[in-house]
Amino acid sequence: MTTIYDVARRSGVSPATVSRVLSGRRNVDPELSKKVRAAVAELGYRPNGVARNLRRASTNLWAVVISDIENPFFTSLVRGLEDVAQTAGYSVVLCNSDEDPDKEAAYVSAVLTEQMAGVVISPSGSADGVQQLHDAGVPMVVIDRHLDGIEVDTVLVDNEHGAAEAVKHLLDGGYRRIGCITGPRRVSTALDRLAGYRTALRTAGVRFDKDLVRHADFREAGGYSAMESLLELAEPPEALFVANNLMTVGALECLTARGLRAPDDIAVVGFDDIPWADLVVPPLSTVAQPTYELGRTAGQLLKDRIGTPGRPASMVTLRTELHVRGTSSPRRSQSTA
Amino acid sequence: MTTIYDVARRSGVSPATVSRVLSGRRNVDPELSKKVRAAVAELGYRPNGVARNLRRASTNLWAVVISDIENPFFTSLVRGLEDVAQTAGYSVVLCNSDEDPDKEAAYVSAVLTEQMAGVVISPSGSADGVQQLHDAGVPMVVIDRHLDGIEVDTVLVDNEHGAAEAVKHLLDGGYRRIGCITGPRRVSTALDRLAGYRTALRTAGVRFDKDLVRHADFREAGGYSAMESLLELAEPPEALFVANNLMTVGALECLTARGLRAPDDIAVVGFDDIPWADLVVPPLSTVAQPTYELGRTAGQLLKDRIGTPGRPASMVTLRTELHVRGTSSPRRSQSTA
DNA sequence: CTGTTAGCGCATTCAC
DNA sequence: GTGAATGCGCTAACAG
Repeated sequence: MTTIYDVARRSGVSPATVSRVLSGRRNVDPELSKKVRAAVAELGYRPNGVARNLRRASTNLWAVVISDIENPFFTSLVRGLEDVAQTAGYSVVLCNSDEDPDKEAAYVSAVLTEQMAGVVISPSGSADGVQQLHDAGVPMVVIDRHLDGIEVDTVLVDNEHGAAEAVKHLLDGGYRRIGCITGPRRVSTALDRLAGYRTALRTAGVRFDKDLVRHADFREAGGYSAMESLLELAEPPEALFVANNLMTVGALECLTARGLRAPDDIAVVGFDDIPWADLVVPPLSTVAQPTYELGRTAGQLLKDRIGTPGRPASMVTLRTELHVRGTSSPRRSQSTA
Repeated sequence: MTTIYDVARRSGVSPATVSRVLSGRRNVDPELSKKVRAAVAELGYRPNGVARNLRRASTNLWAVVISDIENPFFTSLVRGLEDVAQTAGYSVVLCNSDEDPDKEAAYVSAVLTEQMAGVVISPSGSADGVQQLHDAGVPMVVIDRHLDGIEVDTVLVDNEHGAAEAVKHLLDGGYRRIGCITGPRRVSTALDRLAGYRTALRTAGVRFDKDLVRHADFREAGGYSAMESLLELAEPPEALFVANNLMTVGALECLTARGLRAPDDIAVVGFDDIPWADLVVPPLSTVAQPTYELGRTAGQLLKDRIGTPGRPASMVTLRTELHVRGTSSPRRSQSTA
């Protein structure tokens, strides 16, 4: 391996000068600089990043800890983050926690031992990992879910408002008996979206009926069985609000399997888009989140946090957007209330 | 920061012994080992991975260089890779090349300077990056596309066969005038799938008509405009084979926009599944690739390559699977040939 | 089985 | 504006 010493010898300067030329952080005689660059080219020298990392006591890696890259929500988010990272000279390390606290802890540990420069994390339930990173002073942005009691930069969407808007839309369509499939109780987004559901009902003067609510696991299978369970009710719901994309798909698949269709048999609105929601027939109504933008914003915040460690934590809330498509068409039997 | 020396002092042994205890690579007196572990716990010591990397002259990072994580094909592949990496103690660095040789080169450079332990790459056209990594002796697996003339582990699917099967299926359905939207000429998968299309036509004794072929960019917009262009023909095709998932979506969207439907107006089979292809109505016929498995296999090969650098390069070909769904139903006007 | 020693490659003092 | 010297924290020789 050719080192900075080889370059120094070849160009007749000291290693320190080579370092200065290459980092460009200090004035160097243009004459020497030219010689150094020539030597670098001749030798095909490439700085050793690992040595630099050790010396500088930090790397140019960002970790993104999410539950599953196969969920299009996270995919797009990661894409937004990576674009910022790339521009700022960082690389993104992908960490699938699968909502498993142990896996999350393993990645948090890796962040610490590998001295990564920053973390973007969607915490899986417990706050332990975030707390540990916070205590260690690792620059961090929490995304998608909020953690109370820890001063940390956070990027969210207006979950409660978005959910309420979706449910209001169903109410406006003449539906009264509206079911809700939401996520696990330990995840803030599940709770916030459920809260929005309740808010919309209350505002419309419709009684909340807990028999119409299911907590599932934010996965396809969970949505499927929650749907099954709702259909088994003596009086199944006329409409349904589902709190994330994968569960919506599961619910729709359950309907298809039973020969039922949205919106004729049951109207459906899902939180978070799925790719090509308009190719589904009828097209799926959704509360769209600005997923790419979430990642981009998180990246920006992380960059700022690294640049200015002392500044107070900020909380950014992005707006969702209700996309009314076919699965939530108004009732035909009975006009709007 | 607490170092290995602090632990050594605290437990009354040498730093070397601490290192041995922690790496577990060497026998150490259980008594001392216990003392060391106690000291580690008391001090909250955490090894410095960067220093270890410098000393060992290698990291535990794998780079995965793909064109776009937002394409579900790559998403799933990355997921498979990450699962293997995680198990083997590696972390995956995500590198979106966007089919841009400059971006790819930048990531290749990062792999080299950061001394990453291995690379999984889907080369974007040119072989320069792969050649450079190969020359530098970086363990590597090429995925999805083949590069001739470089001895390198490769994981592919049977592109030509899969495409031929799809087109044969259309021919069996009574379609004769079959169009093809494939990818850029510099990408092997585009060529191989086009070759499969021609093979199937030849086998069935149907004349190849180059006016029915379009080369697009493997993206949604490309599929859309290629579809437009095919529809402008004096005699548009009765059926269509599209060589990747995003272009298939684009083509379908073009059809929808013009009030046309598959398979009534034009039958469609796409290469590579899209998520929830069965929620599209009618459900989309596809040549499904084992995407997760591709990533898993690549990970396995990379692990083996790192373990046994000398062994000859292997080429693994996985099978595709034709999923016949609604968009490719047989012609109604005219029976099977 | 354990301790001493050296050095991975670089960036940063500190003198000049 | 430049060079010499030092040490980041660890592990691998080597000697005992």
